Amino acid sequence: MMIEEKKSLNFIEQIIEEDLANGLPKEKLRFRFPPEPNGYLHIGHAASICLNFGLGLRYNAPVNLRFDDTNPTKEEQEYVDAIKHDIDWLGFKWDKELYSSDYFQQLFDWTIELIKEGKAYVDNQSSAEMAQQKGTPTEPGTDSPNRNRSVEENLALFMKMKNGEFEEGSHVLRAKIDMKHTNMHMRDPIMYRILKKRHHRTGNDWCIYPMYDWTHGESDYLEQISHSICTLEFKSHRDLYDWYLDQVVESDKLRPKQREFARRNLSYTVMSKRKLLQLVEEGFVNGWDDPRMPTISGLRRRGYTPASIKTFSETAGISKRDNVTDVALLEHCIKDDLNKTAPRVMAVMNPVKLIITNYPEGKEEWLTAENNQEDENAGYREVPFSREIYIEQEDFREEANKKFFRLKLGSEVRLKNAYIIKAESCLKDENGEVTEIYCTYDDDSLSGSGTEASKRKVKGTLHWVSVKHAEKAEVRVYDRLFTDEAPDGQKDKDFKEFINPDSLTIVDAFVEPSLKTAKVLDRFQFQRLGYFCVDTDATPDKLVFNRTVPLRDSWAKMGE
RNA sequence: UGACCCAUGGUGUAAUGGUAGCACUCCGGUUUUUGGUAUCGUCAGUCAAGGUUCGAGUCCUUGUGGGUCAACCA
Repeated sequence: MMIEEKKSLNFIEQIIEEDLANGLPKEKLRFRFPPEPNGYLHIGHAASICLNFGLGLRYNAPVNLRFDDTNPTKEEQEYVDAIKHDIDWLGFKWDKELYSSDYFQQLFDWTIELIKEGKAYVDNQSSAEMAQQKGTPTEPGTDSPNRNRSVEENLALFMKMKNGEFEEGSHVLRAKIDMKHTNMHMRDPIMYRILKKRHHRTGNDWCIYPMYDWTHGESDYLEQISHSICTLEFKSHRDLYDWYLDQVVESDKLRPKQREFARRNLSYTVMSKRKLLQLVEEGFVNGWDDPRMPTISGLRRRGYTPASIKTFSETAGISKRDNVTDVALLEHCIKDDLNKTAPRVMAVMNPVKLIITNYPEGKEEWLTAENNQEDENAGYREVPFSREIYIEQEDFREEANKKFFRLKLGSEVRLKNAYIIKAESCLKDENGEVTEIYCTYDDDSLSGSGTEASKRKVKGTLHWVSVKHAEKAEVRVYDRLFTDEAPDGQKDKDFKEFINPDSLTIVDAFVEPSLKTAKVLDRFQFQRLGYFCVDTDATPDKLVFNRTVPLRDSWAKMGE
């Protein structure tokens, strides 16, 4: 029997369903993702991307990619390119690539009308004076002495602003709304400021640039976006969004609707562009795509898949309350994906040499190994075996209780894909560290050979790499970037105080030779260790792996 | 001494006046040539007090707690 489980709608979808039920034609549904090209996208943006593009898919509606580029002092083409790459990598297709700067002329024309209607005025006070008059959230503001200039004077001054006749910062254009409004954003907000900066798209065409509020809603309107979805910190901008829309909306056109949801926070990291930029600029990480960063590019380099990020966003859901999502959920999503898709290989990170004394010297065998038992199409590969192999130091103990079912003196263990061996003795250095382990093997116990010996139940199975055939590789092991769950949640402490000094450990490892041909961003499971991917620093001569995420380790959890 | 938003297990989310469910985490069992995976199970929740109602996580009131808002940023 099929159990039809209907997925519950999130509150945004509910709003849309309601609008549809109230007569909004389905064909009018249209969404947008509006990044400012002043930084890299992070996992929080992924929530918005997955939401907006997910709605597009769900309702078969177009989704525009619109760069909100009204501030030429911060925005750059580099960021535009990176953002496009990230969205594309996630697998989403935008309908049109657009820029708020495409609308500068229309915005200007509308502004002239507003001035003529007496709804906007030029103010030439200092920013300090204006801030003073603005009041506080608990106290009303007072009117600017320039609030009642004549239309003619405003028009003339605004044209001078536009023509570059005034210095930066000397004049602004303000909407004339209400200096006593309880919403600070309604206290005669600035519509235009003078910025004598070259814009990455419009060059030197303009020296006045519109502010976010006066741009965003009108851009939505011009694109006929039905639902303009943003994060909660814009909630109080909604009054202004609507006020501006009131000035331009024509009754036969769709009026966009702004709705807000809570930003997605992740435990043990920070999610503001400002703070991420700080980590980059102050050298706490090696760039926006450092694998420890919660950026899309960092996660990509770390080995995360688009599917895992989308599953994460979907599973975490959306709502309107503050949240700190456990990074364990993100890690679960990537492990779940990679478990099904990543080829298994063997690598030894902390090697100790093991010699099989009864295995003929000089002999080598190429043994068949299953690439992925979770994927029957993954096939098989050959791995070389010989008399001397590396195993992990922590897989051997001279003596141990019966909970330790790895290798110990006098007992047996299976070498993955190979033979059953028994530890006979070991050699130690002056510090008591084991330097060599001597074993014997059962030559009738080869994995998959079907012999009685091969079917023997042996509790432990170890991964290994043949010494003679081992490839060296640099492995970068990452831990969380911060030691606190919510590093920017502390009132009187800077988030940088919680930076984990051990977030990166570099290990020289030995890997099986099949990895020699691995390409950048190829993902693998190093058996019993975790998921790893080839870092962008790798070259044909030097293998470099990033540890994406370790495997669940219930042995370590026992704490013995 | 303002306005607005929010409050469900440790975490993230469902339940649209009618059995508080799902996922992650944690813990335990089974299986296993990865101490992985899979699988079974345990623990654990409606901020508080009133009110409306046959019935309230849901509606109302009042508290309490958290958040947002005063860039020529978005």
